[in-house]
Amino acid sequence: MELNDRKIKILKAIVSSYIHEGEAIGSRTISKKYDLGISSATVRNEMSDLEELGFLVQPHTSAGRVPTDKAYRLYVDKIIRNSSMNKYNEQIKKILQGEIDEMEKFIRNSARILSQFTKYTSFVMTPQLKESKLKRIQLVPISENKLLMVIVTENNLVKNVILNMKIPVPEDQMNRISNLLTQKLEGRQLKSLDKDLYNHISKEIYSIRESFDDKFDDVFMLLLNTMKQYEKVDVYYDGLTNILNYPEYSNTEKAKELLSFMEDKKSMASVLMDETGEDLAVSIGNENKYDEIKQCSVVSATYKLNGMIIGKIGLIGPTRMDYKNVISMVKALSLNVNRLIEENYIDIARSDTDEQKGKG
Amino acid sequence: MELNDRKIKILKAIVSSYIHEGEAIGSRTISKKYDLGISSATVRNEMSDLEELGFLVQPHTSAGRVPTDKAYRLYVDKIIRNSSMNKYNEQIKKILQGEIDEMEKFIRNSARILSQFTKYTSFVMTPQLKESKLKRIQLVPISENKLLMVIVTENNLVKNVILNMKIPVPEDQMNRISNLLTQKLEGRQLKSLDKDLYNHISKEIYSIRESFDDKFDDVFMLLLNTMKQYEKVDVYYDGLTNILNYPEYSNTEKAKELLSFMEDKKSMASVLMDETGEDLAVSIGNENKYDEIKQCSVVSATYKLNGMIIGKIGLIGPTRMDYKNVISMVKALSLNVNRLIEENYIDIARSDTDEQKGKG
DNA sequence: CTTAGCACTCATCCGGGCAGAGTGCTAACA
DNA sequence: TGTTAGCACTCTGCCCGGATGAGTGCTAAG
Repeated sequence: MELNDRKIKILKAIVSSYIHEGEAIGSRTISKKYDLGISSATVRNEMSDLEELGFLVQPHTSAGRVPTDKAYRLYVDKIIRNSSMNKYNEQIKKILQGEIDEMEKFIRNSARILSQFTKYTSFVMTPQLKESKLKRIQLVPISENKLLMVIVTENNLVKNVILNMKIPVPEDQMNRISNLLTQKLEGRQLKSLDKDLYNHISKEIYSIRESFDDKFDDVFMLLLNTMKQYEKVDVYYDGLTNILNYPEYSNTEKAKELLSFMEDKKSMASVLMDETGEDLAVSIGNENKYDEIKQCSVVSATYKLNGMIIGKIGLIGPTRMDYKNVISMVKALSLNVNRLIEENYIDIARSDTDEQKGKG
Repeated sequence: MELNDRKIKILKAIVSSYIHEGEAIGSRTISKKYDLGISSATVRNEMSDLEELGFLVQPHTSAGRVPTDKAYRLYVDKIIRNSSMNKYNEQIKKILQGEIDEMEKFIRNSARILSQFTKYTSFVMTPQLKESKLKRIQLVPISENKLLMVIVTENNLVKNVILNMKIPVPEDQMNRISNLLTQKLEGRQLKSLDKDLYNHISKEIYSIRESFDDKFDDVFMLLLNTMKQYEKVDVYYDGLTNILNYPEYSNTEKAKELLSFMEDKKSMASVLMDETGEDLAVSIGNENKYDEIKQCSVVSATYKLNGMIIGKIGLIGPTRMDYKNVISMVKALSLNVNRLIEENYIDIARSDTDEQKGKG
């Protein structure tokens, strides 16, 4: 049995109807509402075929039919191929302006826009620092026994940590240590900062060691500890309660299951990390690896800095989500977010070759 | 009619029962389960009185009775007076060890403990920076056109922001500006950094202006903008889905109402800000100012740094929450959190008078 | 003042019957 | 051979009424 043109048309009608109504749909409704020029009986036969092909299921004998994940997949693949995001592009452009000072806030703001526009739950997986390269380390004095270590990555993402020193570090020494660390570690990925590297570098500077005391070691060790922390990615949500609007989650048990899953950010992060690095990924129902979200679809886009993926942003909702709308929206948003990141977080004059730029 | 001893005993029994069972309780149950040595009929009379006094209500004629907010208030006041937190103190002490490097993470971890122990939803209102005094500003070069401004408060809380400069700032000038800003602004509350102050200081340094160019103005303006941002407090939750375990929220509508309210962090922050500065505050049902949480109770504790309240941490749940347990728990946690903050975030040698300390 | 007894009130549960939506099958039609 | 009308059948959801049971208020006796 082949999936001929008429079958696809009918399937599309069913999916579209189910997405918007949320109720199993029968042959009569299809033949009436969507004028395909065929009677309900014919639709009935086709639907029976579509069921056999695995695109539809019946909740029970006398209910209509409901699309399966396989049907959504077909539907989505068709959409992605020829979806436009023009519809939202201008609006989003306007809204996103301003408030880009702090990367994390900017991204979370973007997530808010997503959830407000779509009425689904949006998420953000925040920058995965460990892949980034280190650009600069600066120690800043705070008080006699405390100093602040500021870690700047090549992408101008910043992290800082307060170090409690057993022995006070004079300010001039602090600068020397900052410079030495920067010099030795610049360009290295954060994840490469491990014990091995420590030993390596320690040896290397052994010769000039007399000019430093053991504080260098202390600071270095603390740096390593800090890096360990940042291996953990974090996930944020907006519009968490939106899912409660959908009848799929009118049952508190179901709602709790999903919400709990999302609250466990490790699982959610692992879902997002598993995806291929596509700019736009759609994962439907059973395609998800965790049971808790096998009745959900996840639409996610990457955001990048210097061509490197540093995080993901997207939406999660019932499998019967409004893919058309959601995909346009996520596309438009991620495009604009990426543009703004490029504009605001990349060094204008980074290499020697484009020195002429940005001097105005 | 007076609230005599027996009435209080009965009321206590009812509250306690209702807290644990979640169901309206009748006179017969009271007289059987809690041996007060009186018959159900007597209890019935007393309960009738208690209803008249406003401590109990009947959901409907033939249901038992349910405590009112007034009853909980009485119950809580009695508990707070003589509650011990020894029960949890040791456990919490152990769990909290380690992971205090970064204040925010530490506090959020503490919230996680709260929600996991109590099965209610915990929250954290993060540091309100604007009341803090500024200690140091340090500019760190990142690239030709970008520099990082690190703002350190007297309490060693750190914020940083990347500044996009139109014109590159040489490194030596950066230090001069840092020092000048630090010198001029040290000891001032962040919230005092406004236009007026800007004008004032600008004039003040007019005389020595020739040694700086207009970059000082730029940096100062950006500092002001940054400060505006940090006036917004933020709220985090853990165990959000815990509330779905309680029959009060088995109705999705109810659940959504509360969850939405909490997701709107502004409202929640305003709830917490409104409270008096008590170390431990309990706000029951109607005592809350927003309708959405008039069926909830909020138990919150402050956390302090140098004697100044910098945030709140606590629990939110249905009015029939297990106050005894919750209050002990929050008390124990906040005590330990405060202790650890003191130990880790206060300068050991801050004033000249205790120079002898912390030199080991 | 306390208690036993009794009538009364509601909410909840359960089973039956009814209506409605939808299907599958069959037979007729183009 | 594909399409359509008609019909019997199935199954869910809803409404209804009776039974059940928990709990109260009132009264009268101890």
